[in-house]
Amino acid sequence: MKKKIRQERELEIIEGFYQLAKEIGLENASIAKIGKHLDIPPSLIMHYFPNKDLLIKGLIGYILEHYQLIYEPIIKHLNVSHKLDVHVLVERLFSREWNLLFDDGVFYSCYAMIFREPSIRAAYKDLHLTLRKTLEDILNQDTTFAQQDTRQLAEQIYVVVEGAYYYLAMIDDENEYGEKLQYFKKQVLGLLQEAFNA
Amino acid sequence: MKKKIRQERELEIIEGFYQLAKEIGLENASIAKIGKHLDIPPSLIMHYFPNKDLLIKGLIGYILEHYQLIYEPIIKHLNVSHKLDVHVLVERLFSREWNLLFDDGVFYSCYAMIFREPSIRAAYKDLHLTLRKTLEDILNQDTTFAQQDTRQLAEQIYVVVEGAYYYLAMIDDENEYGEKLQYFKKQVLGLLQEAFNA
DNA sequence: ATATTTATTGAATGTTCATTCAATATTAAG
DNA sequence: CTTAATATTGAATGAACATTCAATAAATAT
Repeated sequence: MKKKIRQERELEIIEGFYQLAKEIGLENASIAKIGKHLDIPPSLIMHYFPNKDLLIKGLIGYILEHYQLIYEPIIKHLNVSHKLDVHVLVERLFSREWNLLFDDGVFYSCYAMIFREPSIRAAYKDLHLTLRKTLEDILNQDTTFAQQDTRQLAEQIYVVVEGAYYYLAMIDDENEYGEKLQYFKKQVLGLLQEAFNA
Repeated sequence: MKKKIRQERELEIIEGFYQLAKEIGLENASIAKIGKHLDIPPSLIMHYFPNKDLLIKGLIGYILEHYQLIYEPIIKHLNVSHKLDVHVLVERLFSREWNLLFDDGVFYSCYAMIFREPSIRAAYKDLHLTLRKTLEDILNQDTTFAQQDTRQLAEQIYVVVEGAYYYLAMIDDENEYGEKLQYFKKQVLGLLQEAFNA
């Protein structure tokens, strides 16, 4: 049971790091500030994460895990039985409820690191492949879709979802936001119906 | 003609900043390092950009301007005359030639700032609106497309293009990259043909 | 109960950071 | 040619940075 304290402290530190990065930006979240935020000395952080790179890797692991944890079940629990309700699927893909639990700023700050850190790139890719695979499995449960190239379909759906989130993040106005969202939902619906009628 | 020196120096500094950020990452490109890279004292940088925020704003302006400068003409010079060659359009939207001139790492690092800087968010939005508008204008030149909702179509096309670039950045393997690219081209082609036959 | 390992503390390290300042060189204006 | 404005330099600032270390406290193993 020696691992317990270590495990808890590591998680506490990473969560504090994430929370602080959310507030002041990843680039401003120094070890000293994380320490102050958690009311522990910086040296204790370095005890568990011997250098900052490891701490950042830890944060990214945490973020990707949580991204998957809140995103996957939303589309996983569709209760498919031969026939899939495509409208429900689309609604869930674009449901923003989980966005309240997840900070896009930290996510994209970390994403920007994929360009100079192969291990981070691999971790991000892994997440995105998993999400696609989940959707593919769901489509395959419907007898009609199962006859199609569901892997390609899942890919095409997600590229719209991800492009949409990327773009929607720039929009402040609520009405405009809603309008664009409608566009993108219709677009995904189009992909699904096209495959359905093929 | 006193403005000349100032103009040139400011541009030189921002270009040096961009170049260095490309090499070592935006978060590591300090004023001292930019100075060393350009062989000028840090104080000269501060003479033209009184604080680092202004320097970053300058960099973002530079990036967005160049993004537009290399992206826009690629689709603008389609030579539309009533009939638009959709295949050429798709090829150009996904042509990676300009990507050699443009660093995605710096672009996304700056993008991540939209979440905590309204002025940066506005600048990014402005760029994306302009690109969409250009495409819309091109579609409108074709008599068939002009009867459709070209604004929505342009939006839907770009959301795929942007989602595709976001996703493709994670892929190292050349073959896999090419395969996915095919998917996304087909997807945009689908949108165009669907509108064409409506 | 003692020994050993791990957790935690707080002070100190040298380095790098953005920024300031006064001094000098260059340029443009009168 | 003189003056005023701008450009450039180099040295100096204190604050913040990641990291180290020795000392103490707590937990676990023998």
